Amino acid sequence: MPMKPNDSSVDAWVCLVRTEQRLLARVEEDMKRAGFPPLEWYDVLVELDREPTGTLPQAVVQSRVLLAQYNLCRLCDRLQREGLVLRQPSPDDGRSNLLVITDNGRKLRREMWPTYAAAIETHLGSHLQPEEASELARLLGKLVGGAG
Amino acid sequence: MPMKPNDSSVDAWVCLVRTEQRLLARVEEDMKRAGFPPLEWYDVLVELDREPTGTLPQAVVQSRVLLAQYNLCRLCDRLQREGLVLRQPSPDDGRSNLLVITDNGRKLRREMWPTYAAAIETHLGSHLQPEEASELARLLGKLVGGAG
DNA sequence: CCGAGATGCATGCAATTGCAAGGATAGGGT
DNA sequence: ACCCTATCCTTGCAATTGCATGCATCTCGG
Repeated sequence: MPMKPNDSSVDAWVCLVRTEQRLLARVEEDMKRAGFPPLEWYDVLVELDREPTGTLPQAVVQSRVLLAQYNLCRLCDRLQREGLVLRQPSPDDGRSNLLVITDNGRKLRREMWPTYAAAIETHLGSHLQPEEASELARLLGKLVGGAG
Repeated sequence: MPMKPNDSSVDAWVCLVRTEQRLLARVEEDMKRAGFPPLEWYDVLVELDREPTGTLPQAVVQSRVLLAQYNLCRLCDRLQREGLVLRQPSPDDGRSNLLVITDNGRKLRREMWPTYAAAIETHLGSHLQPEEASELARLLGKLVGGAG
């Protein structure tokens, strides 16, 4: 039944949302100041760049980057317009697009990483001991299970 | 096997962003399904409702809810249009607005809370022991200090 | 083969957000 | 008083997002 969450749950919730939003804003700001596009672009590019073939169906990327279907579709429009990815019809499934990262796409992802990594270190890493970071990751990992 | 000193930081970063976005989406979905407006509305209303006078300068609310100034401004437009808050010129400072929560605003906030609390419990509280939630809040709290 | 339903993607429209700019007031130094 | 700067709020415009819908294709059962 509608349970009354104990204070520690509500406290953790508030900290989680506030901290993530603050840190994300700071990291995004660092990226923007360095002249890079939003982190979503990185998220898509890195998924493709990780694949040996540089290719994934759009639906697979969508499931990994936590974007609504129509939002990924339009993000891919932008990436394609900038020459960072291509869309190819899938030979296996006539409904599906294959996203293919281009050389420029790989290059941009590679160039973004040092700035991104530095921002993570500045805004997160420098505040926690490695064991604390691991513990944080462990606790967060407990939250994303099944039906939640 | 950490390959770089900051591997645990990157891992924590990814978990932080992914978990927060997933959980926030789930909680927002519960709220929407119950017919309630977005959580931002709650955030503003609760700040005002907490005040004995039901009143705060717009700039103070802004600093608490982590919205860009122009976004809070337009959110207040919507709240005002729905009769949940009023805007009054500040007697102390000619530049400043005082936001005043209305009875309907208080009522909506009160009605939203049980659904919100249940969602927090479902999506966060039920996955953590109270001590784990406290530890999570503590670690997150370490991340929001000064200039970071 | 046919039809019903599911899946993958795209798009029109409305709402929201980001950005840049502007108007009004406040505060401090001279 | 005056200027200079900072703060508080608003707004026009462009970009992005949410939502509902549409279209083509696939899958499954008859």
